[in-house]
Amino acid sequence: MASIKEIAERSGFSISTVSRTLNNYTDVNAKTREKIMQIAKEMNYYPNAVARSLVQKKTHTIGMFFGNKENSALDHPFFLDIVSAVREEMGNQGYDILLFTNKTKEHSTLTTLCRERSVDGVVLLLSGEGKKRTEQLDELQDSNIPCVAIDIPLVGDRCTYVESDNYTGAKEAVNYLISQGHRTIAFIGGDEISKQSFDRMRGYQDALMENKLGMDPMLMRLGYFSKTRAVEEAGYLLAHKPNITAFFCVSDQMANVVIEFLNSRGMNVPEDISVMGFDDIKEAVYFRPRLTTIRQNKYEMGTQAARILLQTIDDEATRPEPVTLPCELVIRESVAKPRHI
Amino acid sequence: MASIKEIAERSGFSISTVSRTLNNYTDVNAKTREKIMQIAKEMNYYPNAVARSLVQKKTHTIGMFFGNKENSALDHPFFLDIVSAVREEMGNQGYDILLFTNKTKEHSTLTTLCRERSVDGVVLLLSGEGKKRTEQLDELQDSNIPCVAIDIPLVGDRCTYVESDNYTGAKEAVNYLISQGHRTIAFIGGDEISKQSFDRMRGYQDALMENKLGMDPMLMRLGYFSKTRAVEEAGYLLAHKPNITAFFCVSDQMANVVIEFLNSRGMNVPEDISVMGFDDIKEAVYFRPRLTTIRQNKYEMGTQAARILLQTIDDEATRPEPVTLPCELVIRESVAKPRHI
DNA sequence: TTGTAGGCGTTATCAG
DNA sequence: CTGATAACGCCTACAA
Repeated sequence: MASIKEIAERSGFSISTVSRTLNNYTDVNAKTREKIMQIAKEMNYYPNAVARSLVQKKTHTIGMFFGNKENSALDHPFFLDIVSAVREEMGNQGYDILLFTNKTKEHSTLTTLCRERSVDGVVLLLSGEGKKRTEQLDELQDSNIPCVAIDIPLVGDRCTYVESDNYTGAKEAVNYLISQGHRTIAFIGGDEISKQSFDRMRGYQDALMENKLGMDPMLMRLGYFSKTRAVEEAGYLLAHKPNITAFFCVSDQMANVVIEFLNSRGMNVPEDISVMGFDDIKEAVYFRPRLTTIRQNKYEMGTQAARILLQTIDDEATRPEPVTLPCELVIRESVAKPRHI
Repeated sequence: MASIKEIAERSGFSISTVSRTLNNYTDVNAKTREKIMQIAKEMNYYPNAVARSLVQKKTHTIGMFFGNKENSALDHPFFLDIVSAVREEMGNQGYDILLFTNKTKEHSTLTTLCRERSVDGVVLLLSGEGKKRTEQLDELQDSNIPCVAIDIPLVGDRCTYVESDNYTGAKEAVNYLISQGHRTIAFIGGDEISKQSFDRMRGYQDALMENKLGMDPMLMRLGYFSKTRAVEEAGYLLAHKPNITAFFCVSDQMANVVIEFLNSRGMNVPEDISVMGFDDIKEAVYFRPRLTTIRQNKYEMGTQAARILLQTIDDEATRPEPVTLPCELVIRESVAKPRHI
């Protein structure tokens, strides 16, 4: 409750002198400072961030968007590390994080939401559905709001993104399968809109081509990062291509249900058939068999995103550049040499 | 950039009329309204939440505390559902969530942080270390800031908490073990400061007493919800009480490492020895063997916490009451009848 | 070194 | 129905 004004009255000094003191300006008499500080402490003063933000046009807050409801990024294990990293980095630099959750304003645009709340910057953690709001993303990209997206290729004067090297990662996965002797490798991809889905598919295709294995469209299906879809597609693939020896699923969660599905069909992984995932989420170690997969460096993605955002906020001039982080092959138990070798 | 003032100038009406219009007051001439709305749209007007908050003393923001660094609640699977639920509930009621992460102000007290940011209420998600800041918790509890804590017994005029019925849950766990024929049941508890640790320990003890099995202090150790500690204690227990047939660990994470530890000692779970957990975190289904445990209804805890907080914010009068939610026994594979039966 | 005055964008009170 | 005018709490020239 104690305001700068009350301290001024109590101390006998003016509001501005009190303000200067509290903000550690140097041009304040030592004794004056002492007295004011003393009184401030007595009155248990704390600055009102809202008032300060209003005049300074700086909130020391960065906004964060997740998908809404069903598809909340918060519920996806992949985003956890990212949030954690962003939080750490932002915290160190004196920022708090505002989670945009107000459903009352669902008709509002991302940009408007940011402006209303006057956040200093924003990080986008949108999954599936969220990425479809392309007009909104365009608007944000063209606004001057500092922004870093995860896995969404936004590019603007103050806007960029962080991603994994999905292409190389996928390629590595397939190369590994090939190195183990697999020749008929099924692909359960993501969707047709997200860049990461596209890149992983290209990686799969190019690996096959470079190994002169040819590319059979009948081996490729889209799973939309959905567990039920993934199972359906696995069934479809198996029905049409019974000689498949390995599945490359573009997410660990899909890989997991595919393994369960195969088991239910009486096939053992990896003895009868191999399965590879992508992401390396925490649970992957617990899957049975433990999942061989491609690790995305999630924490690093978050750290980078935060740093770039901070940099963009601090410096009007520099235009942020996209960052692509390397993936890593994690060999565990779900891939083995195919039977006939 | 467009402010209410600019709209006033452009439209020829006064600031107050514009404000009333924008806020859907009824006492505005239809034509006036139309014109103003038109211009507002043209100028792409959006209200400045900061300015509004300043005058209304209401930010439509609720604060959220997590532990700091190493012990961040964000990193603990248990809290995820809670956050998710709080987010859902708060969003529906028009609130955004502010994650307190600013490390620059680590010397500040919880209460001060809330006041500075003028959050309308706060939910506490503190783990281990965080709970030790008792003076701060007392201060918050005695402040008039609407507050709901998870698993921390705060009680004040505008402050309360939500927890699971840990006592009954633990009792149920032990009763189940007993029903399976176990007589020498080791206990790996939490810490000596948290209520939930205490309650679970009491549940364990009472279940033994009520079954007239007696209570051997040598069977009880504290694991502090730490993986390494849990393993150490399991080793200690086994060394001193080789006839143990079951371990009851008060968290799934501890149960998991205990299982791994037992395996490394050449003991199979549950054939040679049984293990029970507590929490039912997502990963528990993936443990091998799949973990038998006590489920906390995490999502419901979050929902309740949010509702109570909202209620407390809206109504100065009602004093919030603590809520204790029932647990649920989840039988999977990690418990079997002991060998000698 | 200190004080005065204006303003940040809104809401709210009170005349007219 | 509309318009001054005064807050909200703080910062920041500019003056003194």
